[in-house]
Amino acid sequence: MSILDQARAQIAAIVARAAGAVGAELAAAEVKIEMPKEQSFGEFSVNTAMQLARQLKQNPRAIAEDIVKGIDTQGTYIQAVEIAGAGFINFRLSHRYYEDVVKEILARRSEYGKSNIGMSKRVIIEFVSANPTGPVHIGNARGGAVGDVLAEVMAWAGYDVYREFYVNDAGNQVAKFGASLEARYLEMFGRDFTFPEDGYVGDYIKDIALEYAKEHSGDLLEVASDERQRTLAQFGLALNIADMEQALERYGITYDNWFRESSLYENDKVPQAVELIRQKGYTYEKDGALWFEATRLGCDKDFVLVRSNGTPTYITPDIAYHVNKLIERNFDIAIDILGADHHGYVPRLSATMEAAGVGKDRLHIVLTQFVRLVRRKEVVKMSKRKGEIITLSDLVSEVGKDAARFLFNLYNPNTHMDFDLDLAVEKSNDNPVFYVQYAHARICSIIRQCEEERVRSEPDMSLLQEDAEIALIRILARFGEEIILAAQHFDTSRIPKYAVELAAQLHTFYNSCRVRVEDEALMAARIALITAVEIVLKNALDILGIDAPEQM
RNA sequence: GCGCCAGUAGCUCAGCUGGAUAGAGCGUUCGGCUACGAACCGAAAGGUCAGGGGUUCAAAUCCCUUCUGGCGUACCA
Repeated sequence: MSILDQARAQIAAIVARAAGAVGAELAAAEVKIEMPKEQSFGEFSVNTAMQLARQLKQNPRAIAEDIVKGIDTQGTYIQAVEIAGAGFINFRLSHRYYEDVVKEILARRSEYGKSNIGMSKRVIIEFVSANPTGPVHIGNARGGAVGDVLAEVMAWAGYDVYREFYVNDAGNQVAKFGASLEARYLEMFGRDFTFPEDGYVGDYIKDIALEYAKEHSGDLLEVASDERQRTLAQFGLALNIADMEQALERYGITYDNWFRESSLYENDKVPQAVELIRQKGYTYEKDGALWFEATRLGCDKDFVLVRSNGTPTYITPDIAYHVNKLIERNFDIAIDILGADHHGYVPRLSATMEAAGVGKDRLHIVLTQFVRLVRRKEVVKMSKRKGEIITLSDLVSEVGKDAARFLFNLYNPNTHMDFDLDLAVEKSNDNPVFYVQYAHARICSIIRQCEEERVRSEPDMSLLQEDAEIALIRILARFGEEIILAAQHFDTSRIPKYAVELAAQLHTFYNSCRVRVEDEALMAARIALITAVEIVLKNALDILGIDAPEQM
């Protein structure tokens, strides 16, 4: 249990006991403990008196006074209890609390911030899953950054995490891909060709056709169109998937598994999934098609699983895939990171899983809203139709993985965001990425110089009495809490925000307290403090998959 | 039409499981390097929390409603 958790548990127990003494029923777990941002309100705060006001039919302040009278702080971190505002009870902690926090960080180092609220539950997180008919484009970049960091956050919170990329290598798009390749291939050899109406237009299609011709010359010119398309499509998929893998790796993402949609078909998993849903009694036939009775599970309309011509609709392989994840492979929790354009799809997929007998809390879908790229104050226009796309590789080349990963995670996934390409490369205080990395480098630089001074004293944390020092420790103490909240809310943005807050307080501290001072004991204590900051910044940056430079 | 998401400072965004004076960065104005990294810090100005109702000790936060923007709403994927 972390020092912060210990303090909180002490307060919960004490308040519950004191509340019982004034005639209220209150379990320790029901005591809602807040951490006020205002330092003068103390370390923790409790609104119990207000909550009990109605039940006890008394003025909150009067209740608060009674509770405070009954509080016994023996053997706890609590130093003072005060009543404030409308009836808040504020707890001020003894300095020993801050000392213990710093000691805890120095002892746990790269483990500091880890917890086990996940209880080693197995989580599969699927993200990016870009269409393999083309390169990973900028639209997938946000989902990639969010998914990878969420996976790391969950791991820190004690979940057993598995990262997966779902490869849509079957179905209509692949057929279209093959047809587009065929056209470019024939064109290259001067044969007659017709470009498919809504085929893929980008230059990369020509490149793939050319690549094939280089390796196999014209061996497909005389075969049936059917086979030609299939061969080219498979060739292209292999190239594209290898490219995607490489681009994602440059972005700091590696997967435990690349799961092929085609494997579902090869193993008959799609009809099996349909059969499962049918057996559960959630289907009916109409107009020759097999329908899913989604309205019974709260959706606004039913939808088709198998068309009247016998082919599955787009959602059916996805059902099979999720059955595979949650039933066959039996992951406790599946998380999908999807673009917001899929939001209409979420209740449907959830309904099918419910029908399949999967508990509601086992599938979580995180939607990432669209990103507008901004360059020189102008929105960068992209047209998929014309093949004008910005790829993930372009982005990483232009701004680097650190800036991209940090900025995509800085905002809540569920808000629209502008990504300013100019800002991302700026090495200034406008740029939060450099701001945080600079703080880390600054600490490393100070520590390097202090090492030459050969401080012999054991650090005595009781010397850390300045406001700027206490403020710093207060933030450090919260790190594990931030990770837990991020995991519980599937909200990775807490981590970069926290990192910025910690970096800012470090800079404030730097400007008001010197580390290299005459007083050797004080110097030792301050070195210990900034070392703790360095550890936590490094841990936060590690979660984000971003370098923590020792100098810049 | 119905549904989902968003609307908070000039700009980009926090805060949203109700709590104390609505925050941060940028931009603007002023100030701070002969001291450990000025890629930094301090201060000031800047708000009808889109509008209107409601719920209660307390609403940016919950409910209803209107407006604005984005996206869904296929036997397309």
